[in-house]
Amino acid sequence: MTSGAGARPGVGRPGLTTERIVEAAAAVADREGLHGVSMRRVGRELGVEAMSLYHHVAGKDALLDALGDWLMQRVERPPVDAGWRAGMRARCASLREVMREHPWGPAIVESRRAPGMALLGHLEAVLECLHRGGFPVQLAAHAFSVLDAYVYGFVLTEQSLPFEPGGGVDELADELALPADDFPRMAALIEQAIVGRSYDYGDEFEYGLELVLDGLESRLAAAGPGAR
Amino acid sequence: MTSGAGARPGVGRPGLTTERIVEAAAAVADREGLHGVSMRRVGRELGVEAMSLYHHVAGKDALLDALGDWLMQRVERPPVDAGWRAGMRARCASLREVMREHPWGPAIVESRRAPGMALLGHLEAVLECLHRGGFPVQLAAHAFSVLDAYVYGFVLTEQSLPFEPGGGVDELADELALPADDFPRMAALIEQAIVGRSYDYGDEFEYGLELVLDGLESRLAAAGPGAR
DNA sequence: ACCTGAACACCGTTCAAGT
DNA sequence: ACCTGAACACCGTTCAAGT
Repeated sequence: MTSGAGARPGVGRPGLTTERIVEAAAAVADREGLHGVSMRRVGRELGVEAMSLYHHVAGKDALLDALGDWLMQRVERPPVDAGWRAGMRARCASLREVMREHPWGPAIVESRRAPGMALLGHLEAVLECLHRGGFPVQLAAHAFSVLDAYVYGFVLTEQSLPFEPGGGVDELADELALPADDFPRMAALIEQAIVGRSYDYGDEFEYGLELVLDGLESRLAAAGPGAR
Repeated sequence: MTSGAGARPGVGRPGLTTERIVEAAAAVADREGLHGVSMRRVGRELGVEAMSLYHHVAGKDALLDALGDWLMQRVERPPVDAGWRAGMRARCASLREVMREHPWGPAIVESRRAPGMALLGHLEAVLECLHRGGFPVQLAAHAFSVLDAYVYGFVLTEQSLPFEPGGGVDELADELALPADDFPRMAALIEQAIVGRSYDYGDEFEYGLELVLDGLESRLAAAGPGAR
């Protein structure tokens, strides 16, 4: 009675669950890109036919929704004990880090409409942190909007860079081989700012983030310390 | 001799060119999303078999590269006579407008690696505008990075919003029906900032853009008027 | 209840064949 | 030179059938 007689115990096959399916989808996406996430491919990842997945997931769209929320679970919420600035810095860094580890992140955020529980919970934590930092509701909305736009946009543009993230930009100068006569400013940029020094586009992230945070801080000060 | 004897003149069918193919692809994307852009579908749009396209385009990847550059051609460059701030404001607005007209824009920017001529030309014009505004090379790179990240990110997040862009957020409150006990800050935000007033998330764009521009202006001032 | 095989209408791309 | 038909190895999804 503890374990059905007719059922193959099969310890090797834990049985299909929505969670296991989403994790398999993430593994496939990590390895082969979002492009490679197909029902058949995810099924194979689990040693199962594609059609079996339909008993646990409504369809591919629902699977992608779940995958988006799986990603959002990995993003750290702002620490409760830190101030708003440190909190935002930490959660923006985590958001970027997650998107870096899973390069299919921006694409899935972009293609989805239905926000999952992880996203909502994260958003709530962000708003709570800003509230504690003294942000009026309206300003908190502004802050959230501009910060999210910046982080997602940075990751997006970083990924579409024509050179490898880690490597220098010397490749770019070679690969592109853009005529300096037609593009004098770009040539100057590449020469002065990049060649020679070890340039990492990733360093731009902190610069822009601090710029945005500075902007928010001055807006907060202008709103007045009493404007709670 | 002027026109071959055996060739069907066929005024109705201008003959396939790369340009016509890219335009057809854009039309399909506008109508059915980037998802709907398939070689077969684009072929049908032109009254031609899918395989004919391969005589003018190397493959689907090359077609998408060309489609990305087609999009970038539509983005207005900063006016030469305006100052850097007005110039950046104008080109950021245009970039956003183009992405709004063609919602598949961010997706294609994200998925492509090879920058086309339109993108390079646009980038050059932006750098030129900043240079004239007195931006040192390094600061121009920062400016470009943070502005692009902001605009792309804003469009991306705007599109993944769970409510219709034009409409209010009343739908959200209904559709989501999130329990106010679990999400007090979000509930407060929706209630205070949105319900009642006619809230348009699009208004956030200008707010954030000005915040970023303010940040750049103060960085520029700190670099010193003589730091050319 | 859960899994599956066959089937349907799609994909991108190759290749030999037509004009 | 340019276009095409058939073919190959893929898609998501439905549905009737198995256990």
